[in-house]
Amino acid sequence: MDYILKQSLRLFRKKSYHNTSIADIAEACGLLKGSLYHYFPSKEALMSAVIEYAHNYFKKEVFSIAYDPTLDPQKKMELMFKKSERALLSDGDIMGNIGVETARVIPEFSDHIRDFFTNWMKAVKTVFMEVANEKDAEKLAEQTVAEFEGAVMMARIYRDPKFVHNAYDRLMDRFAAFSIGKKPSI
Amino acid sequence: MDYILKQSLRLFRKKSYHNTSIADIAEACGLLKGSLYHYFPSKEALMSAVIEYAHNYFKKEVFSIAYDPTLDPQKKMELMFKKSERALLSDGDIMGNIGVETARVIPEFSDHIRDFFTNWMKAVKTVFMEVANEKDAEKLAEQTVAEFEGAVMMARIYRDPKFVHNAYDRLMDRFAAFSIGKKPSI
DNA sequence: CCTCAAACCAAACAACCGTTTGGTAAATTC
DNA sequence: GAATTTACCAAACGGTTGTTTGGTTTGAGG
Repeated sequence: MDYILKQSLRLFRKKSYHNTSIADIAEACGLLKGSLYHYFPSKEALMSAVIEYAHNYFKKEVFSIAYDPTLDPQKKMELMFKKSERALLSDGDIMGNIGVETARVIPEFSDHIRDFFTNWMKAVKTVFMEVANEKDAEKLAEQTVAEFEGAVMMARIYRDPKFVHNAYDRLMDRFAAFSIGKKPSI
Repeated sequence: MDYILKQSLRLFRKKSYHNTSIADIAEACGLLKGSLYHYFPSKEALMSAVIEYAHNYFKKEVFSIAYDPTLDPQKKMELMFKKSERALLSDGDIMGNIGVETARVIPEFSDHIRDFFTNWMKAVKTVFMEVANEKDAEKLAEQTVAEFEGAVMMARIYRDPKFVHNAYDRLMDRFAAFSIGKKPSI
């Protein structure tokens, strides 16, 4: 069950939703495709479970960093985006990729994925609020997540992680500037 | 022929590549699906033609603005991204969407799409070089395009164009700051 | 008017898709 | 140790996919 989710996640990330067949997933699990229906009633239900699985991973391993009282804000940003970088670059970004792929086709996915991004931006906003007012923090969180996701997309298209590395450097610089109180014009 | 490309572009943007069938496209053109093979030898060839079609549109209508000697740099940025915003928000962003969807599946698409983004960044870099040195201009162009594409993605997932509007405001502010010579820390 | 190529239709093609069925083997429960 | 549930297989299902075939309509040129 957990193994099926893990293999599905890997394949969906690499090959997108419509390009990953039930047979592909079953093969990766050492099963026949019919056997998967013992665990999940449909491909859509499996995908939903995979999205939730990935969402929970980020909640536990990434977003939680923002609410850790033992870390200073700079360290929080560093850890959050270092972890995100590793997770999103290795095989692909399910949330972003499946999000755009199925946006107008399977709306129930979009709801989960929107939740994911809302939680992500909320976490980043929380950290920014340690060095900025709420209004600025909200804008900065939106910018940071959008810029990071755009960089992940470019990295996938160019097959070059430098886009994400550069985005990471920029957002850390921006945060440092805000921490010192220089308050540059974004 | 041109009509087929236009309809294909519309459908591919809205429903992605794997979720748009030859029958869908044929129906949108008032044809039967077999008739499409009179114009294109395969679905992949059609998609390639559509990508080239969209690329040419951007070359003529957007990227060219960067090289217009009658415009000041601020106006160039404004026109380029206003036009991009309109094009990418209306029905979807083929380059970005098909780029991530088929990156590891149909590599020949990626080549065209990489070309598109390279030309886009080159155009933006050209404008930035009117107010910054080459090294900075290149970095800023990469950031601007990545941030804009990320915002388009968020707008699609949230079905809310505000993400792109905000990204537009930010990138215009950043450019204005560089024009004056304030040179904020990104 | 005839010719001939381009434009298009109607029907079929094999391959694949997600899903269902009916059964067997293994594990768990009582 | 029998009963019952869980795990899985093997095979088929109807539907859709991209593509092919062979024929018909259309329209312009000689």
